[in-house]
Amino acid sequence: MIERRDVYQAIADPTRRMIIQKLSGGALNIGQIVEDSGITRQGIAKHLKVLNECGMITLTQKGREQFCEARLDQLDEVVDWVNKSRKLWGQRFEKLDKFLAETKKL
Amino acid sequence: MIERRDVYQAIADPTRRMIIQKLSGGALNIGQIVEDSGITRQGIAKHLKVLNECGMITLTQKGREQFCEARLDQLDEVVDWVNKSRKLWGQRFEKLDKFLAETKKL
DNA sequence: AATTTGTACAACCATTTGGTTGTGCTTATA
DNA sequence: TATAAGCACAACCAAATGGTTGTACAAATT
Repeated sequence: MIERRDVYQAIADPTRRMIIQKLSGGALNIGQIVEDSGITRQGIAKHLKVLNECGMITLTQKGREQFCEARLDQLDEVVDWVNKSRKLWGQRFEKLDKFLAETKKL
Repeated sequence: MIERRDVYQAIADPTRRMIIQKLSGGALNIGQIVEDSGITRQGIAKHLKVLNECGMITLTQKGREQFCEARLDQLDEVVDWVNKSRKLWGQRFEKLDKFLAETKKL
């Protein structure tokens, strides 16, 4: 199993989606992300590490605090993939017809 | 770790995305999905099990063959979530301003 | 009836995941 | 200068992940 670090992996986990949602309002430090999250700071830190490796967040040191900012443009890739998949949706009917015609022959 | 079975999990794996792409052209049996996939039938079967549990595919027995059909409408949830996240994008600037104003004070 | 095709099920494996606790370091604040 | 706040790093854990091989069975085909 290769450690996959992409946008799909980033949004696969509900906690990470929650983090992204929180950050969509603007930059936050780790403490603010932990707030009401229900999990420990270290747990959050691990998710932030993953999100960072996925290129979903940018980290900025400011004194003793570290601010996280979401790179929401990365989500475009997901939407693009979904649209690409659904684009073929139109073609499926002719293929289905073809398939039914073939099975009818047997 | 709870076994999460949702659309996000479904599209998290590249092999599963490949399967969905293949199925977006219409229903296929397992053998056709295995073709040129580079992994074993059993490996594919495991992914199909996951996709089924995620509600991403429908399985139909036809004689000794089993046909898979993608439920592409499930992908709407992902797009909805992404749009919801990006919608807040507009609000981030005022929050960022506020944040910068606060840090300037210190 | 024998063979091939399509599939299912189980066991096994290394790695990843998603958390936890514990320790210690640095930077503000009283 | 204490003390508190914010964070990093490491070790540990059970469970999930993403594969593999091996076996067996049902349905077509010859």
